[in-house]
Amino acid sequence: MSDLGLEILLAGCEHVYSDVELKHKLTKSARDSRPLRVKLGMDPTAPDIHFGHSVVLRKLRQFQDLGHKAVLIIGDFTARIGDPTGRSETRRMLSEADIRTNAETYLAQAGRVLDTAPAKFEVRWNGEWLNAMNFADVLKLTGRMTVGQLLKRDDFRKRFEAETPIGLHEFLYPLVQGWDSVCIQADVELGGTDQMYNNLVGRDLQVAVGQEPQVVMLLPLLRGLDGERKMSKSYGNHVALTDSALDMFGKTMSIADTLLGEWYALLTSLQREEAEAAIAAHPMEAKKRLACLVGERFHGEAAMRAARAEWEAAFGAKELSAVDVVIPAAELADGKLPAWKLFWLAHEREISKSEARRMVEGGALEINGEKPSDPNALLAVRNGMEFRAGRHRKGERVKQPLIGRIVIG
RNA sequence: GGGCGUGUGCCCGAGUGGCUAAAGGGGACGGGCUGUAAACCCGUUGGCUUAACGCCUGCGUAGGUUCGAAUCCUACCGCGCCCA
Repeated sequence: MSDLGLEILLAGCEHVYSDVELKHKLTKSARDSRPLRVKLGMDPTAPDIHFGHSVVLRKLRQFQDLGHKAVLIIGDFTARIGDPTGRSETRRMLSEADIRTNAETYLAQAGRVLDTAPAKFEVRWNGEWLNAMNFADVLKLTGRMTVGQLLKRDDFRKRFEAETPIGLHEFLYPLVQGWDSVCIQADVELGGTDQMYNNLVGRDLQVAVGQEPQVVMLLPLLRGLDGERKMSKSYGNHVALTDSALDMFGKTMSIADTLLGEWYALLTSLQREEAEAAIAAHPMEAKKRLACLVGERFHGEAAMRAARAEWEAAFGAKELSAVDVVIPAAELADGKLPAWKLFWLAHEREISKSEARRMVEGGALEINGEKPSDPNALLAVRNGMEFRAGRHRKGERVKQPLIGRIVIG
């Protein structure tokens, strides 16, 4: 390979600082047979990682496949500060126990995308060097940056101008994060475009201590199921790496059409022209294909084919599998019970009784081909009867009619 | 340390003594339509119950004034601004 993988590595990146430096590092790496150390930092602030993270993880995997070393930084220390990126307000601090359990699941999930062979994979917790710093060390570090430089950063500046509070600890975050790069001697750092500022600080700090600066490669942020905001657990618009094959397929099917091109580009290795042609030809087919492709890495091709078949059977034919709804015999009078109660039981009593009434009034209950709009209507029920009770509430944005089958118990 | 503001339901935001479970918007939810997409239309959006124009909870927290408070008073807390 004459370009040492440069083309593959640059593909899909939003910005690279800089490609010339990357080329140089690749050349030197090949010459000296020294793998590049490619840093990816993850703050274990939430228990799941999702497709959004996998965009960057895929890029990291490409480096590994070219013989380089992935250095995954678990930000156990920085998670306690909280990355202020994109936040309009101060983020709460997490407890150490939370951070630890989150980190464990992160590692397990990242391993689904990355090559975890020891020669190509290194995990470091940044508490390792950050906990060891004393106050003098901290002051020395902070002395390397000015308030003005920090305020150049968009979100800080906006918050400052909007007069919303900025914790001093948040101000320090970019420095701390950048210090990681110094400590592990990163050759390359990957991140989402929202990490531009943080990652570039790493370059500055490396130069300040006499290291060759890392190349910063920024990947576009994947937008979530809503087609608006970046994919994030806290927005509830994510597909988790731990989701079942059927969930991955189903959730992907629920994305907006406008997102198709973006998802193809960021989550699959299909050529752009081919993806665009498929989308133009038949959006739904293209989406089904996408839904299979994105899940294959985690569940395998066969499982995704099965998921597709199951999905098509369920939604294509409009025949949904029914859920057993147990009705305690004590609730029945003369074999009847009020409409709202049936609805309420179907939703496992997780909605309020008032809400169940409202839903019935809104026509969400369908039984015997009728839609009783009176919540108090008494319905005669018997074992095995099927009815529809609005939609499943669980499973994020995946709207699915809830079909219940009565079981008197 | 001093002065002045501000704090409303999931979010934003009206509301300065009774007609306010609280305008309006967003979001969310339910229905229609559909490709579990988008767009659009309708409805709902604190809880409980004997379902009743019944009860409880509710406008930062705790008290107080009043027949009656989100609305007035006091203290406290959070946030912000100005002065030192």
